[in-house]
Amino acid sequence: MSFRLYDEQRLGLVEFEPIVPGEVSIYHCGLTVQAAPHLGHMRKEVVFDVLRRWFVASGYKVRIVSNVTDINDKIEKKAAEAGIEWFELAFAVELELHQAYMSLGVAPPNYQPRASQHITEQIALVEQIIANGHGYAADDGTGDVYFDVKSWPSYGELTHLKLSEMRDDDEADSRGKRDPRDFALWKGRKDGDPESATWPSPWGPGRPGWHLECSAMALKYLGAAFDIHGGGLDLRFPHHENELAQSRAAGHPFATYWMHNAFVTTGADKMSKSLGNTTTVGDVTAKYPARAVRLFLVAPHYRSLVELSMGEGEDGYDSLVETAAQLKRIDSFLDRAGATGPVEFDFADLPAEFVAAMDDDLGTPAAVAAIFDAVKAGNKALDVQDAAGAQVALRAVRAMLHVLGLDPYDPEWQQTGGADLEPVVAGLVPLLLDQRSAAKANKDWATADAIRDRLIELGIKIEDSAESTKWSLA
RNA sequence: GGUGGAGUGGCCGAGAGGCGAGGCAACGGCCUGCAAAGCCGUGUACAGGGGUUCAAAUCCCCUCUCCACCUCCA
Repeated sequence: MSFRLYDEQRLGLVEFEPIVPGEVSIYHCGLTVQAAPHLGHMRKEVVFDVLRRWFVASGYKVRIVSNVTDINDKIEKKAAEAGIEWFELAFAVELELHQAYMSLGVAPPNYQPRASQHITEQIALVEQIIANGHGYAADDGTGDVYFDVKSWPSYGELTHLKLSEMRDDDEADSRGKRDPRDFALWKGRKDGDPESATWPSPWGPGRPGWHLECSAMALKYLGAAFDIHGGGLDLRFPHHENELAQSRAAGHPFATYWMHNAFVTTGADKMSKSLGNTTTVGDVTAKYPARAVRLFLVAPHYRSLVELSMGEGEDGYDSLVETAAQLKRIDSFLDRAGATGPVEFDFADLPAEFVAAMDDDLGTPAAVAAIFDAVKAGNKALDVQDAAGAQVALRAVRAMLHVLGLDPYDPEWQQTGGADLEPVVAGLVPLLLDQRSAAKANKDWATADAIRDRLIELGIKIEDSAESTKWSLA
């Protein structure tokens, strides 16, 4: 295959060439575990999950590492307010993140390192940067260590910002920095920092800087050079710029490609905790099928904004109502074509348009369109009793759904619990449908319709055809 | 001030010089006892103003509006 992706550094589409043929290594910046993940966070997870699935489908061996940032002032502050330890809050949120993965059919990364457990590596990285002449310990007694931005001429190479043109606020707290834009590699202990979040270092007790954490963990688990570094658009600067600078300054090639996903917006504003316009996964999956939520995040291109539009009605989100309708169209074809149980994925079942779309920088919009094309073709085949044609379409649809993580029969969507009621329902519904058939035979439409209406009310979908009546749980 | 983006039909959302992505909604038709589902058909949209071209939503110029980042942020 030839996969092309938009590289944020080169600002254009480039051919993907892995460092090791047949293998892909990906790092994407994970959550600062201070509060429940919202839909914006999950968009990133879903995007990289789809990327992973596409690479796997294409025959690559994939390794994805995504960190958890658990050393952070906000975490400590919130934990203190709640009367618990910072690590308790961090862990609780980490568990919520995993819950969110599960509910949206996202496979967790292959490894998820925590910043707090990689202090040794981070100190070693700082030492290397200092040894190479690009970092220095502040001489103001704070114990801070900074990256010397001016010593690194290519600083700004990722985001094309020039030091001279960056807004430098005059309040530039000097804090022992040589240049206001120098950023912290290591932070000396401050009053109020918990003992349990303080580590000894050659520069005195303290903690690592945020940017450094990701570099250290990416380098440790993916090696000095790896393929793709990803994250949300808001991390481009300063986080990724700094990561790149410090990693290269330490002597490592670091990532070849940089990918950033765009935001989920509400009312055109970026969803974020600071704006307080956050919608959590739980908020939304309580009202809409989780697969519809996933489709909502998958269908637009990852570099476009997705607007979570609010409806007027009590339903909440127009955009999700619509996505749920789209999914219903796909599912009802699956149903009609007689899909049952999981099916083994075969790349050959994927239509060429789908493959081309995915290879073109993860073109999910065109990929989803290909699904609807196949659904239509399958429905047509069904209408004319072309069983073979319908099966071809069914295989295509399911293969495509599988790649996007949306096949309802794949294990990640198999519900647990409530299973013991299924046989009861499966017995009762036909009983009622028999009565309805009898009424229909007598042209007693009133009774027939009453039974149908009642079943629909209970969430059971009824479809009459010439010879039989099909039902399913809506 | 710098950097990177966006403005598309009733709505969501692609595309990126020439044949109207796809979906939702709406309307008409077929099918059906009626529905549902499905199928067929119906829309001349690309912020505004200039220009280039046989041809522009797509290229060039100008204008307007919006967003993100430059501070913790997916």
